[in-house]
Amino acid sequence: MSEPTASHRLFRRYLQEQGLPVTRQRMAVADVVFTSQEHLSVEEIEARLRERGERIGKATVYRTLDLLVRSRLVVERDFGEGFKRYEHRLSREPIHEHLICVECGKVVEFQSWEVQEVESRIAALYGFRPVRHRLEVYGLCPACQARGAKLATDGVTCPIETV
Amino acid sequence: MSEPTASHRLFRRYLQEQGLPVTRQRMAVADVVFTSQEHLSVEEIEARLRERGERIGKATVYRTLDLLVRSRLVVERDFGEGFKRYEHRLSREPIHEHLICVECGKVVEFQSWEVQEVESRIAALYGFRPVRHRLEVYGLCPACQARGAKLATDGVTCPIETV
DNA sequence: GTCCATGCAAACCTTTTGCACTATA
DNA sequence: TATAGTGCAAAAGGTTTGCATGGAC
Repeated sequence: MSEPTASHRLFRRYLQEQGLPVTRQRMAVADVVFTSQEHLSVEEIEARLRERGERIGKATVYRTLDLLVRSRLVVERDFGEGFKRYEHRLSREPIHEHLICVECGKVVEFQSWEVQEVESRIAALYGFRPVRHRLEVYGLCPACQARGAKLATDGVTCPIETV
Repeated sequence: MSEPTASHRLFRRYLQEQGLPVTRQRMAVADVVFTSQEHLSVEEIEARLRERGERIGKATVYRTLDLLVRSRLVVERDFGEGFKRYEHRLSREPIHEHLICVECGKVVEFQSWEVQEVESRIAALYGFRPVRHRLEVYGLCPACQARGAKLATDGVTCPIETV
């Protein structure tokens, strides 16, 4: 385990506030998430724990991630891959969107002031009280374009025709 | 099966163009999706097939939905519920976003010109070639607000402190 | 008659749960 | 020492696949 980060200490405090035990496993999982700048899957988290010589059951990883999400120190992401990814929230912009390469899966974060406006406008229009949003732009990253990656186009010949 | 819609005919044509058999099951699944204005889950599609007296295996439903998505007549949606939803594309705005109630699951569609601009701006900035995007705003719908629905708040006392 | 689709069940994958055992506070 | 966490394996939930049978063309 590396030297404690601010997030590390905050998570310990969260556990204490909630009257929950601070265990080696919990702090190890938290540390993996906090020391990564990526959007980690559970599989990736387990791999990093193994690299560190930590032998932690899958169930404990899931249970700890649940605590991290509850503490709001970590955000759960779903890019439609069939599994979730986890991203820590501290020392990065609190609200950001994702640009995702459909070919290689590379993820770039960006900020958009416009989206905040859309959220407010639409929420007011329909009487919703907005809680959060997600904006994802999918496309081909520069590297995949350079590699000549192509996108499957296989639809009906003219989907907009009136028939 | 109701009277053939334009989408119905387009799907038949798609199958023929691809040299695939036009079967009763495929057309029944397509019809359920095309005659609904909702975002249907596989479970809901199966229920509607049962109501119509169609007895179609789950695997066939999935395989047909795959064809419908490939044909681009139907779009697959993932609202993070743990399963997919399917929405037909014709006779509605081609590009729209979703406003989703976190309490009751109600979905409202809306359009945003701003998002198109964000997509272009960000794609150009990072050299991506944009393919598609998704914007979802989550919140409490008017009905759930009126019912006094509350949102869980359980995070660390001050996640932004420097420690 | 040739392919391909269908239906059923088993397999798959991610995530959750039950339970005996262990560790925290 | 009491309470809660851990690990393992089984279960759960959605989706996919293998294979013998049946239907489309």
